[in-house]
Amino acid sequence: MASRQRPDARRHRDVQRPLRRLDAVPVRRHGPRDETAGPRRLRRHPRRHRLPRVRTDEVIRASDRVETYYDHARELVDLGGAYTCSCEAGAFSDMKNSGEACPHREKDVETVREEFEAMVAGEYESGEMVLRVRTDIDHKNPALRDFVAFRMIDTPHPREEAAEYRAWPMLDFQSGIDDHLTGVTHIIRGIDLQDSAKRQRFVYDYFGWEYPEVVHWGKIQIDAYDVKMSTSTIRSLVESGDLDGWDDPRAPTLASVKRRGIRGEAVVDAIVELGTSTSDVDLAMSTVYAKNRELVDDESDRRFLVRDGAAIPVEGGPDAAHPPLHPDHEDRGRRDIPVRDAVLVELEDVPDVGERVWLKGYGCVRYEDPVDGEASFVFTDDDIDAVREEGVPVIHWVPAAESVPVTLRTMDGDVSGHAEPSFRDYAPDDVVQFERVGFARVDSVPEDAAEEHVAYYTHP
RNA sequence: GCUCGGUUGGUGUAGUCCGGCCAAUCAUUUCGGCCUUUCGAGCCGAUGACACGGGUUCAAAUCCCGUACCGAGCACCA
Repeated sequence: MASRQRPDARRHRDVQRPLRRLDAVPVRRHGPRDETAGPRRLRRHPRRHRLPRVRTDEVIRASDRVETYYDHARELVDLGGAYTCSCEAGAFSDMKNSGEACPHREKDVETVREEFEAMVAGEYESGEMVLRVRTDIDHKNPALRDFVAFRMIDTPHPREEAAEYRAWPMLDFQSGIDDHLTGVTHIIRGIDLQDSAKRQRFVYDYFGWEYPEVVHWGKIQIDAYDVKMSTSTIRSLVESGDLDGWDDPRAPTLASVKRRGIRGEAVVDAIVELGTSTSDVDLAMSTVYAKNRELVDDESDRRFLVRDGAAIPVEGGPDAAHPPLHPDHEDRGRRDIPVRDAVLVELEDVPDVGERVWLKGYGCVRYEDPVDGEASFVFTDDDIDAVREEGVPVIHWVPAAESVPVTLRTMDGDVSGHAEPSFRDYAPDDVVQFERVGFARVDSVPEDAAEEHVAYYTHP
């Protein structure tokens, strides 16, 4: 994943199996945030976030390890690296911002130790006492000055096993300790946590530990969507009915691209290619499409789909056409498309009167408009040189009768059209390439084939 | 306000630490050609970038300073 090799990372090249911990993985948090409610109830990773090649070897819970954090806090206190502080948060912040130490900073270790044990025993209420790491109170970066390691929480932890604890570690302390104890070699985290490493190093220095390699990366934005890639924005559009759901093709979500038939692997490929830049990057959907095309092109059979077609009679030609299911795989067989009396073609494919077009898989026809009658395609029996040498356009078509009504859902809205009769053979989740239109994933197939089928447009 | 990052073609990326082999890599996009009964694929080709201004140097994408713009942190959230 780390395509950018940091100089120090080379040292780890020979490590057999680097242990990586991902901070700020895309775990969505649902429901209102209640700042007073104690450790947030963590949801299981929703299914839609499971991606190929992302494998979790082991899950550890901080709430099972509170005693471990206490032990390290005690050791840190003994090393002179931490002190208990009863400053009101705002007051401390003001002092800190002007580089001033609070009076508690110089307490002796004995007192600190006693007060910390009192924290552990739950003798304080929320807000009354914290344990701070002694960093550098006039460090030029105010973000690093004497940060909080433990604070009191009145609300019991939702897990019964941890419900009795009242003194809880902050993220930087907890994850810093766990990274070392679990042997993490590489930390991959967002740029919002850039200062975490700097804070945690103070703790590591007290303990004499070596800090893991850190790779930071910025936010990823996706082009091609009108809807902002924001959970709250999407949620409100879903709730108001402007989007049909989280998997609406207009929504910039994994659920949406999945429903369109884009493989998770294509998304992973594209994102891995973005690398780990610390600046925000735009993921071009065209890159995702290119990756997906590589995956699906070979196995997607071809069919015709005419969008908003015009019916035009056909005279003088064969009864049916037999184009291959896949141009690169003749062995898969051929389709059988009846012609009957008329075909549907897309409006923009209708030629000028007197001009020829090549109905793909069928043959060349001339568009003729007799003075008193209905304009029609008259079979000309030209051979393929008409296309190769004379520039006759090749277009797709479906029989005017017997074709299958299809709603094609796209990022730009729904399009209705008709697919050739054998489209009935498809089942939900199949991916088809509608020639000259693009790939699509079959979403639903009605009992009665005359009813509307629904397909999701994948990409060109 | 203080602090920390970042800025290479439309998009992403390599190169920046250790200046020269970088008139800048690769992918994608766009355009054109070949092939193909479309699209796609394949093959060939083209367009297109070192944010700006100074400085150091024989030599700067690379080092230094400044500016602009973007992002992030300065919480008893994770």
